[in-house]
Amino acid sequence: MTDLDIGEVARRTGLPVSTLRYYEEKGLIAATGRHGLRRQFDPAVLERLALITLGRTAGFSLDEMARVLPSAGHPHIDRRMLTAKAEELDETISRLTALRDGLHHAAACPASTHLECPTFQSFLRSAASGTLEPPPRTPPHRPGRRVA
Amino acid sequence: MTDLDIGEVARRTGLPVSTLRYYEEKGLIAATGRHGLRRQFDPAVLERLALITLGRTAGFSLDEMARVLPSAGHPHIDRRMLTAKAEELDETISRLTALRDGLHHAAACPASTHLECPTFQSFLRSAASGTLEPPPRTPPHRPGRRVA
DNA sequence: GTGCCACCTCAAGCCGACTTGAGGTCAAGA
DNA sequence: TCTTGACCTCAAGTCGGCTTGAGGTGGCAC
Repeated sequence: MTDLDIGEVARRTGLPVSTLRYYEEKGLIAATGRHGLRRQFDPAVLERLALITLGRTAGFSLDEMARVLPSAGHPHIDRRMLTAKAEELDETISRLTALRDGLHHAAACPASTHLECPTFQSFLRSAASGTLEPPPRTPPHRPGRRVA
Repeated sequence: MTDLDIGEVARRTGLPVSTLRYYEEKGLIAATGRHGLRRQFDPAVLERLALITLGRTAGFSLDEMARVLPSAGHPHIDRRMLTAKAEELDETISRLTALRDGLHHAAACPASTHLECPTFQSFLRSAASGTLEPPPRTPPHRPGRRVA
């Protein structure tokens, strides 16, 4: 009932219509049908899109989101996957926290160059050794983000 | 002072030589000179590369790193920039923390679908409203990461 | 009934961060 | 001297996540 035009979905989510079509193409969302040529969306798509945006926020790829989200063949969100994702996030968070502390230290550190500061050096070493590994995933790209 | 061949730098940092050349092209690192055709690097480049890797870890772009790193014209790391970056990181961290908590909740939540769970819903709303905005930057891409 | 404009499709382009490949150079060891 | 292989350059390709543009369609207000 009262399905939404793609334009309306765009307005309500802040996502460009091009993105919505792209998501549909990738199977992340589905139209309930067409009205003439026009895609019609169930309002529930709004939550789904919020969820997708949320996942992107965390650095999950669209493919990953597609795997996690409920779909026709797979009607519930897989809790184990969620837990796994949460744990991934935990790791990311601690990496970033360490880094932030390193930055704060560097900003406050009295050594004339940071390379002379032992704290910073040990920090660098851990970075170099891969203890702080770069995050694996490809995050959001937002060139012409128009959030209205 | 026993300058290093690019291959040696690669071995010691774990970065592919192609990446090192790319970084040089972008002005992130500089060779002290050439031995024949071959670039020679001051061992100090190793710390610099660790620093770059570190920054990438945090999601900073190469351009940003170039701005933050000491260079010929700008010999010290700008502490204010570091502080600013640390604050950016703080924001990212709290976004991710909120998200992680949301995920944990969703995994544990007894509601049959997450859309019925009020906690999750309010969470979604905040995501949708942009309170949890996607991180602005383009993070690492590591297709054939060969850490030896 | 007709005009508008929101929608449509499909192909191509863009960005960042690299990698890959073809074809060339040259320092050093045998 | 000759060979080897590590280096070199430059152009093009890749990947994810979209955007852009050209050219087309059709529901609805007038």
